[in-house]
Amino acid sequence: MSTTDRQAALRAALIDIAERRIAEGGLAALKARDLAKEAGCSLGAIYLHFPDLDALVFAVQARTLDLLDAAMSGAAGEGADPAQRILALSLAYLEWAAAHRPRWAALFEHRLPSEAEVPAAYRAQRARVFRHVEAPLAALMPGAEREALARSVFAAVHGIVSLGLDEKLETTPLPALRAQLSTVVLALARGLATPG
Amino acid sequence: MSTTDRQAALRAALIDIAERRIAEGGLAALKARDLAKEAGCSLGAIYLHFPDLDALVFAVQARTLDLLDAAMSGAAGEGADPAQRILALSLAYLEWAAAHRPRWAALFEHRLPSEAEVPAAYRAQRARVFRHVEAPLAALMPGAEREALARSVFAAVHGIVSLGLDEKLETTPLPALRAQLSTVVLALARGLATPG
DNA sequence: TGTACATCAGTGAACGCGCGTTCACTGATGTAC
DNA sequence: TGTACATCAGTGAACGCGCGTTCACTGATGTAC
Repeated sequence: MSTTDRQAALRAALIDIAERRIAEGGLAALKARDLAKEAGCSLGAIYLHFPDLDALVFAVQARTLDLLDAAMSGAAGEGADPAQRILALSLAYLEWAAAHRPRWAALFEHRLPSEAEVPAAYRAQRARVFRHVEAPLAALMPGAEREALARSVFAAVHGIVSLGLDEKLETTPLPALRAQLSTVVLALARGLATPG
Repeated sequence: MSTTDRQAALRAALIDIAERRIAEGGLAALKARDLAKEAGCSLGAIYLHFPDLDALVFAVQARTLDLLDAAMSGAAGEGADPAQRILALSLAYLEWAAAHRPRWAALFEHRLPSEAEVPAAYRAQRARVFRHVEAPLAALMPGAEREALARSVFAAVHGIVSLGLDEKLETTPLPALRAQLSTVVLALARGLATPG
């Protein structure tokens, strides 16, 4: 194994470990010392590969966004009637969030005090992914304000998933949450199809 | 001013200052040193009135819950048709959240690592307030699962408000957010009124 | 092929900061006589 | 009313911890001759 290979391997290992830590305990669970310990390197070695810990965090967050994007793309579905497609997308979001709870929650956490410090590339990717996630929804929306409406529908789904999975308020069991989300989403779809 | 009065005044001042700090910058903005400085007392004095900073935080959070409760009670409205009442409640939540953004956000922040450390009294109050907030909604819901449904509808509203006011993703201007929330809530109400 | 040298990924110990919290002390307040 | 004493709210300086980050050094890897 050449020096260059070893370098690349350590860098990759650091990202993998950080990813797993965040996947298990959210952003707060990422500590430089733990990371170095698990990677079997010294603290200083981290800084040979990343300018600071935040850079590493954003590398992981970028992967999470990709994962979300992929999961939602698979659920866009075709053919079925609009309400069913909206429902499928909503449930896909719920399943993904439930399966990757801390990573998903991390997407909405603020580790940095100000949004201005968030790298532009990450910000752009985030906007792109959410636009992509909302796109199939937008295609199903009536009226001129398709995109804003799709965003709100997604936000509504996110809210139900978010409070439902938050162990702070009592966590709703997943099957019940599926049922409740379905009821609301189907009602919403019905309502959207009926002119007010 | 007697010693006892001075004591009570300092205690009250500490809560007021903490409240304002949290109201301005969220939970993260509360630091023992700042607090002491603004109150014009020493660091140690804080600990004569509260066992630790968390106790002070929970005192403030309790006030925030009271405030939310009061704001929502005023919006329950009567007489109007169900959809309008659901809408009124939703908009009231939006207005309150927008007006008290950091305090409102603090209600959903986790300062303590585990929910188990949250005082039972606060937990009970929180459950009570949210139940109270959801009650008028529940009264308007069809079917047997009124309460679960009301919780989901509230969660949907919360999601729209939450993502709409989050400056992380682009903040939606308040008038636009009002309009979008109204559209979705009215559609949802229509859909709930129409049997699936 | 072997040897002297340069490079540089990685080390480990320390730095420095912000933070909540503690504690020996003080001095004003209130009490007993 | 005045004096000696006890109480205890508040002081301020320090403690101790966890954290991200830095830096003088090392030793294995790769190169030049």
